[in-house]
Amino acid sequence: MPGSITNDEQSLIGFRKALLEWYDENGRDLPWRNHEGEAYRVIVSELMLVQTTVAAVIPYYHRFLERFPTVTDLAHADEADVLKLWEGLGYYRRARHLHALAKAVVANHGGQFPHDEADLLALPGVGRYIAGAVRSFAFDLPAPILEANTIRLLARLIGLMETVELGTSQKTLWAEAARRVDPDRPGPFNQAMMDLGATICTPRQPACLICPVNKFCKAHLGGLTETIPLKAAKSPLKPGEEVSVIVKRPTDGSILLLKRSVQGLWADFWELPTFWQAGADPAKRRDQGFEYKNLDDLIQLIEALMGLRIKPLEEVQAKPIRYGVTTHKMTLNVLGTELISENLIRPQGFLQAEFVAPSEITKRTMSTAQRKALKIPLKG
DNA sequence: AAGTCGGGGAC
DNA sequence: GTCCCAGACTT
Repeated sequence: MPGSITNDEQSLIGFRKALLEWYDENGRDLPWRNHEGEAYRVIVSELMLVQTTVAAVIPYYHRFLERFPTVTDLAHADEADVLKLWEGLGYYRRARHLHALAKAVVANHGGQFPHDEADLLALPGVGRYIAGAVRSFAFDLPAPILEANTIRLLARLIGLMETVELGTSQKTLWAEAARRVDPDRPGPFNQAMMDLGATICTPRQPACLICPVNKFCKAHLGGLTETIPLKAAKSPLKPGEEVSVIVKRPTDGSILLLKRSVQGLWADFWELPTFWQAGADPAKRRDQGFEYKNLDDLIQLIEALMGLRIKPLEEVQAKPIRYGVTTHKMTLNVLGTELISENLIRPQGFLQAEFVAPSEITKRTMSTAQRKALKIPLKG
């Protein structure tokens, strides 16, 4: 019968209408929105927002756009200047990706962002989500997105009873995202899904009573909003197998830091001299480094590598601090020493070795984990 | 499929 | 303290 629609289609139309009406009244006003066709702004914000909260990104976004207003400006920038604007935001690989991406857009696409999904996916740092974000937000194309907010929202809407990390779940959720996109307003629809997830369909205690789509939500109707989305079990915390050393110069209170190489983890950052226990599981060793057998061996190693004479002050902390990021498997022990004399040399594999005054150490200087180990408050 | 990559904010 | 955040990439 021509013109007839099924109940599913009718329900879908009602869902889109309720969501978009809510969004038009209650959507977040974010600085990278409402700039029609400016894919560059979308890309900058999306790269900054990877596993990073909106509130943390906003000041960085403004500084970045002010310094590099267009993709061409960014393409012609020095990488050091790009990284400088990223300092403190974390995941520094994203900054290098964004810089390389700008160069590719200028070199391969004449400075205009491609609309084609495959072309976008070929750009560094762009995966399925960001490609969909650019296509829907900047070009208003009916492309699906799937990210933290919409994973939670969609999982609750459909009553997904599998852990969301599973490949089968991901496939289901992507299909659901694609099926639901409003063909007339894909960009606003996708942003509405994210805003609803961020402000109403929150991880804990979602505000279902004021949710515009609660009558479409299987989790809400089934009393399952606290159990969906199901999460995979976390891997346990393992004991630390690395030790960092605080060598403080008594004359001025400055602390020995090493500047890491320009590649790999913490590239170009300063850190405390860090050593691995001999026999530590190689799989847990995140990078190369110095290896020691016991405390006496460690002291001799430090003296030989760094040109110091030192005396250990305190044993490795009984309760190591947490170290590492997402997996949280590593811990960092800290050893204090007394400096007897110095003829400082740069150890192999490091760019520099210096005694640095605590007042000079900021989040731009070294990682938060090590700064906390030093008990150095941040001055600004 | 699992591991890697940082840091801050909410609770 | 724990949990979570506009994911992408490598192995």
